[in-house]
Amino acid sequence: MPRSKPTASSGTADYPAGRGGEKYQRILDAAIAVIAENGFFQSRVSEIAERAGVADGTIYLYFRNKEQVLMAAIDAAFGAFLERARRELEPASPPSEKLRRLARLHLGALGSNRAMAIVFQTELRHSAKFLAQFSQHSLVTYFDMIRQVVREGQQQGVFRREISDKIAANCFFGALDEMVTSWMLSDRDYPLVGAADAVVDVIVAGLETRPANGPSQR
Amino acid sequence: MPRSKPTASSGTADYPAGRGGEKYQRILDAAIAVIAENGFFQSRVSEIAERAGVADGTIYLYFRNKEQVLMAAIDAAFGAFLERARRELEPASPPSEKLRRLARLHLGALGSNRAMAIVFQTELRHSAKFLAQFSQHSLVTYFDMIRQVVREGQQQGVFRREISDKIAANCFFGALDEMVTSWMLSDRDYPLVGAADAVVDVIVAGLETRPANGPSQR
Amino acid sequence: MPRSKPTASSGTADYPAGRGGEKYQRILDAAIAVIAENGFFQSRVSEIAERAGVADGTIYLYFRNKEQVLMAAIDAAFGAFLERARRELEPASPPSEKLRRLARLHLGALGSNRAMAIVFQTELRHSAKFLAQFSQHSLVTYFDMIRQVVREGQQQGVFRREISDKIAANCFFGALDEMVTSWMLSDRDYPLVGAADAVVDVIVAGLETRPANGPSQR
Amino acid sequence: MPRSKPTASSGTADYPAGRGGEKYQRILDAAIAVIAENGFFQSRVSEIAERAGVADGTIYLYFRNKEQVLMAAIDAAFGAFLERARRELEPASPPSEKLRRLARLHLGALGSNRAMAIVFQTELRHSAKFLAQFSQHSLVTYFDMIRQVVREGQQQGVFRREISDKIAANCFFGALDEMVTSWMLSDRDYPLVGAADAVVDVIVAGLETRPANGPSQR
DNA sequence: AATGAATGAGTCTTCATTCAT
DNA sequence: GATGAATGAAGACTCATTCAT
Repeated sequence: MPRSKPTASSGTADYPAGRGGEKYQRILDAAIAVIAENGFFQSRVSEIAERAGVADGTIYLYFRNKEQVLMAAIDAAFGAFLERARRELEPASPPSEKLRRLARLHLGALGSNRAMAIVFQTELRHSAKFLAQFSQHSLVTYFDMIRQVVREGQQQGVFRREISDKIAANCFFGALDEMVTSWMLSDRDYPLVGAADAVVDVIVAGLETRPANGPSQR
Repeated sequence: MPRSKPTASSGTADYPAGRGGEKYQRILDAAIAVIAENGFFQSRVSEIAERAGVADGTIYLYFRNKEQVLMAAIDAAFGAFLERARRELEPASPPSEKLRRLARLHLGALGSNRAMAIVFQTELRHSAKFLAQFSQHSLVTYFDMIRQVVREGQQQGVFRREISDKIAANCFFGALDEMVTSWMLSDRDYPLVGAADAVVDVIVAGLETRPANGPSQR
Repeated sequence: MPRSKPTASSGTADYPAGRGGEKYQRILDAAIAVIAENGFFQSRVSEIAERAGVADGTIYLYFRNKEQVLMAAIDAAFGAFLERARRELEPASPPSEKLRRLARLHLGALGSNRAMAIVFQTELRHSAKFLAQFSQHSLVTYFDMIRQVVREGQQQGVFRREISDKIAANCFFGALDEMVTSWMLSDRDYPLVGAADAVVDVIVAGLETRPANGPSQR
Repeated sequence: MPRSKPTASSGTADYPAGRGGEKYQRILDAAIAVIAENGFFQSRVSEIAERAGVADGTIYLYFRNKEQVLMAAIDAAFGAFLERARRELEPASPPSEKLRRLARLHLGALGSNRAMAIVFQTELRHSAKFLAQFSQHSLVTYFDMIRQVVREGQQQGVFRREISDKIAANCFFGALDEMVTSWMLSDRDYPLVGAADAVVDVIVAGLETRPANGPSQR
């Protein structure tokens, strides 16, 4: 979910240093890295500047203040993720397949970028609570995508209609989310994306209509 | 999930103010409230002191530093929650019933104490990442409780054996967790515990063995 | 025009350093000295703190911010001056005599305290213009005192009635003011108060009614 | 008292914007305006540049640093004023008449240009104290002009000889100065020059020899 | 000559922590 | 034990000045 513009050079962090104007993006990338390391409120502007290879004051040519830097960084990262998710869903396919694609994307994207994972699992929701109307839009958008898939499944008769789409989406997202969190907190570095199918297996089974069996009888 | 020891006085916040003694607990309670309002790193020692009705310096008679106050507060709150969870599981009952009890406890406890919910959803995991191995123990303990129930179900043949107990626990916990998060971020104050059964319905259905139907066929 | 409360010790700058609570006054005095040396906007909080013998942070226990320190310092100094002026005028005496007392006070007070003179001549009016509604009250009060004396003289028939009391007060104050300014800018340190009578001589002569002679014929 | 060289264009602020050449003067004019608005030390180079319609860096092609810009601006303005004053005094006329001309020029010039008035009343003397010997020359020159008129009057027997010409000049200048200051600080926009005669009336009456009456008897 | 993006030194202000009372 | 005045280290932000273009 890194820089969307694959402009100059390439790699992951070898900015040409020369003129160009990609400083804005360099700062955002640096901010993500610093936030992942220290947390939103513990991040120092001077550290972001240093890691971005610019002077402290330069930050303020691109952002109004520290908060704006951090929020822009998280927003940009999440926006890129959202964009990919949207593309994943484009092709017509069965709802359960769509959920599988989302799950793989979710775990794949975060599982391949630990810094981003840390930011999403800890700072994103933290921010959602403590920074005025932060990123609410993106989060809600992602949720709505999931709910939409659930409703499709219900309309097609493959998902149980008595389950609220909101709760279903919470279960799906929550399960993936927890996978990421435990991976993030783990010392081991197992391939997170490998768990996507297993999670989808559980949640989809929980949502599907069952020919003979009714839902879990109480 | 406030003070577990119904010691002196009672109510919710009417500390005798005069005598000394339960100052320790007063500080912990104040810390939870302040953290919920401002977040861990945005919380001021002086605000905690003021809300606890003690002088700033007094805090340092009970805790080494700010971090210790906050961690002790979160630990105490989580410990009380764990204790209740342990009691819930005592009676022998079917695994799916145990999960239902846990779900109701989880959503009931946090749904009745917004400050605590905020702290758990935002600061606990934030802390888990940023404060040296904070609370790992309690979180792991909670998780192990859930995994144990899953394994029981698998041994009894009611839960599918091909699902990793760890992933199953993640799905269960993650689903509940997400319910709390979306409730916490919501402006509306609907009864959170009311969603417990629906969540359990989805997850348990996802875990259960099915007579005819295999797991979600790809 | 220094500290009004001749409490502890005495002298001019030997604060007991021990406990007491006179830090507020120490800071005000230090502020006047620093302003006189550097000007209002060039004054550094850290320099004021150092000269007052307190830590930087201590300043903020007594004042909201730097601007408040500086304004309080100027206000306090001018207020003390005003108080003295008010006492000077108490005894009933001829208007010309009152003006002479004011002139001597004005030149005497500032002529004996160069730092204060600098602050009054440069920062006071500077502030009057650039700091919202700063000290307007004190300045206006001083002016009104002078105008009142002029009106008394006019009512008693010793000062010409065709001269606006406002213009007369401006002439009187302006003349004194200019004496202070040129003294302040001068390298020599002549006794400023020595010029009081000469100034009064010119201004009073300009205000007085003349038996034979009319006013300066055009 | 703005641009002395009636070079290109004319008006008050219609610089061709396009061609280069009179940038120096544009910067000086902008500086006066900005200083009047913010005060010397509160003025930003970037604001002067913007108002002059040049880039920030361009300022440094014409001036060594910010201080030089501001001092040059004040000097130029004051120099233009001095030049006019000198011309006013050229024609042979009675000393009291010369003083009247100076008074009208002084109040007329500043009364017609509030920005200039602000700069003169607040920044000029401020600068005199805080900027190394700034503008001393011009101020002294103006003063000497006044003193010279006073001495002429004394030699001609119309002004009292027992009054020091320096004190007399201070009274005259101080009275005018105060008129300007109170006008500048006033919210109302009365015609300042209208007070010239009244002021001269008082001061000249104070200086003149009186046939019968001695000077104000003590 | 002119530009304006970039720099980084300089300051105010906050707040965890101490310690004399 | 309790207090809270005092401390001073740390960090966000500004803005005069430079220099590659």
